[in-house]
Amino acid sequence: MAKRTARAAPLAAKWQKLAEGRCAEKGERLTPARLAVYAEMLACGRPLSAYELIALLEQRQERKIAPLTVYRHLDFLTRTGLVHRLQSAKTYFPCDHPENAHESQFLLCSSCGDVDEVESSGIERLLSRIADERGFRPDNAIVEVKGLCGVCVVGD
Amino acid sequence: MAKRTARAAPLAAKWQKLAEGRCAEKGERLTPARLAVYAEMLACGRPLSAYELIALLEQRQERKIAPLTVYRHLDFLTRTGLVHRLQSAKTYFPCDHPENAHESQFLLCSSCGDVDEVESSGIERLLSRIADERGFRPDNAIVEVKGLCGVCVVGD
DNA sequence: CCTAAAAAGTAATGATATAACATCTTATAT
DNA sequence: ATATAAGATGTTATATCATTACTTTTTAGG
Repeated sequence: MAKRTARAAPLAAKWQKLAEGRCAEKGERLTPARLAVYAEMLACGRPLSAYELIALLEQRQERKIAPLTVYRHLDFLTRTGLVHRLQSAKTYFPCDHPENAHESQFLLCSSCGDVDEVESSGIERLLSRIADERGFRPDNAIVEVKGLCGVCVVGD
Repeated sequence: MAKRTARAAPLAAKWQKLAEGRCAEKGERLTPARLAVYAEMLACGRPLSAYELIALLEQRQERKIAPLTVYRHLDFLTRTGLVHRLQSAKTYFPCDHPENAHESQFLLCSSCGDVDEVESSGIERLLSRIADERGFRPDNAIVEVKGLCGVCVVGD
């Protein structure tokens, strides 16, 4: 009996390579299940809650998926920097800046939901300095600015 | 029959005045129930989850309190800037800088749970500039840096 | 192959937050 | 004083987000 291949969203070679690279760097395993979740998030193109993602995957794969499964995949994806968690919205979003691992800042449009991922070394430096002045050793920083994106500002 | 006064945590005049002032500014009402929640948070002195706060209030007042009640009070307290929400920990913490309404940044110790509330105009300016360059109109910003505080760094 | 470690599956539960609707309180205008 | 409208609170139920405990499967490396 032929083994049934689970359906997955199409995944551009670019992202596949990126995922492989990151896993190699960090000594993580890139499994089909992990890749399928990543592909689904990329295919969707907007921030997804864990449960929205479950629904999409269930539809795609025509089977039930437990929350824990997806949370584990999301943990993997954020660990490797392939996906970011948007704290204020409790959603998850693929990293826009595949070139290098980095700390990101986000401009989040409260009208259209657009996510603009910014990489400002200035912010990073300034935060480092502030921490340093207080004897604080920073590990990672969450920076999320809510407001109106350029498009929505015009119509306002 | 004498009206039973609900017990509340003691509240220094300083905080009482602050709460009154903020409410006057914003056209909000400072009710005993709201003040009691604020007092409880100040008395505790550490970040509290909504449900921890419920437990403390129930103990203090010797009655059941519905989650929604506390969430509404927390909404009021954050609206008026008396309390901040720490997104990464899903906890709530009274504002340390009563002097003026402001945007805050937080240094959060992942070892001892210490919260250092920072007010950096530099960060605010830089975030504004970054937003501006992208035609983004910022409303409010979440900045939370996780790491080790000065005390915990030493013992590390 | 064999085995140890990592990953994935399964079921239940815990933790956080809000919806919908009824009632009470307060500020203000009459 | 009292009518009224807005805001605040109470009550019950439920939605949403995330993890614990335990089992089975897969994979890397000897």
